[in-house]
Amino acid sequence: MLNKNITRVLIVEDDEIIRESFVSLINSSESFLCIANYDTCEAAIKNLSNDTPQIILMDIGLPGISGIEGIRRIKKVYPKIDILVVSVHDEDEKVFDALCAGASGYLTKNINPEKLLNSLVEVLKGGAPMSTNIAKMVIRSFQISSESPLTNRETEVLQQLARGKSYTMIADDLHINKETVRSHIKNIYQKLNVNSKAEALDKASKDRLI
Amino acid sequence: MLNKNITRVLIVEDDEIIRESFVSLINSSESFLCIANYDTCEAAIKNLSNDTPQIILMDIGLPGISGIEGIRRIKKVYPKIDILVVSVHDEDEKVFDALCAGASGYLTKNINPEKLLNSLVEVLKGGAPMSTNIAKMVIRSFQISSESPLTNRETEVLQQLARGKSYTMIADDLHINKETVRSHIKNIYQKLNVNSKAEALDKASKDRLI
DNA sequence: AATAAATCACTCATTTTGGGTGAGAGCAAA
DNA sequence: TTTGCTCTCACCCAAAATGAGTGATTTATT
Repeated sequence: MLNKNITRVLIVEDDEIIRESFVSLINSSESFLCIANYDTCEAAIKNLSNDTPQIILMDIGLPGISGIEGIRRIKKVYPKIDILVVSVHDEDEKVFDALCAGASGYLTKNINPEKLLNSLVEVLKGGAPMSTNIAKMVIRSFQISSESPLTNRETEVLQQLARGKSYTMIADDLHINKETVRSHIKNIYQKLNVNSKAEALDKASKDRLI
Repeated sequence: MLNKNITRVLIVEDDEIIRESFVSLINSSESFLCIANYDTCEAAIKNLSNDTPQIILMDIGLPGISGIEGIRRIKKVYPKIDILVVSVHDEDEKVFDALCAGASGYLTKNINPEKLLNSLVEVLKGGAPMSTNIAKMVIRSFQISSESPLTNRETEVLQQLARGKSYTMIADDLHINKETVRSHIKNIYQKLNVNSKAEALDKASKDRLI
């Protein structure tokens, strides 16, 4: 049967113009079928068991429950559905929240039609399509800021702290004395202008120091 | 002048066949010039101040100092050089180590010539090219394993622990009693078969539980 | 010579941690 | 309905960890 080779796509997008254009684009391809489209997550979730999509194109800035929360809820019940974010938002927080919530990819809305279709294909192949700027953000998230005020040793110590190690364990790992670890941590706290482990790690993750 | 628009590319790759094929490929493009190629990081680093490449194609499995360590050392002295990994290795550890060390992208060697050149262009545009499988690994690294033995609440508690919070702070954040936090943590330790924060976080990061 | 980085020492009060043992309430599946 | 899971809270206890203070020495690098 022909239908067996058609991938069922669902669209959640509150802007009608954009939504319609996505529907047309999806249906213009022989490989994909837009089986439904909604302007809220609530509506989408309600009909999910009937719609049975394989891929969902999801907007982030939605009325009612957000796209992020929508991803979380959908993945909880239907972990196999691939959710591809298509959003104008490219702020760190939104992007990483969406990925943590279970998105299979993240595209920004300036994407051209051909690339969007390619991304759907890539998702089917188990890939993780990302727009250029998103890929950059994601890769950068692994790297320490070049403007870190911390020395190499201090960074090492802070990384170990982040792994829940005690001063003693850190000392053993780095083959230095516990007092030295204490000294480094005191300097770290001073440089970051904090006075506890939790504050230091908070600042460190925000400023990509570790 | 014509040279102003040509991007200087350096290759570090120990396999002569592959290295030569990369050189040919790069030089077949009008936009790129392979200004040098080496079979070790040591040799590359030694001549880096003369070669002044804008992009380095870097292998991972090299004799002498590894590609990972090479990236670290080069980025330390020349943070502006983009280093694009081209490797047969696609194990989690290698990939994430390379990204953490400062790689601007990561391609696996089965990549076709056209895509490799495209990736170079993408790097120049400030992007972060990744092979499909690598992108998948990277995105997955943000997501919690579906086979986590922990409950939602336990996961929350463990995430807070990872941020260096004390039981008291966690209790405040989750609006529960400190004793409840202790109880959750005891259960977490039992489920993960550990008996300290450090061990729990170690296992959690290895098994993607947080 | 001066500065930064990394190393180590000792005191002190307060918190934190991990182990043990136990228990009640809500909920869902069997 | 009973069993099991989840989340919640309580109290005891000893050992360990933490943060603040106040130092010092050594090794590079500029």
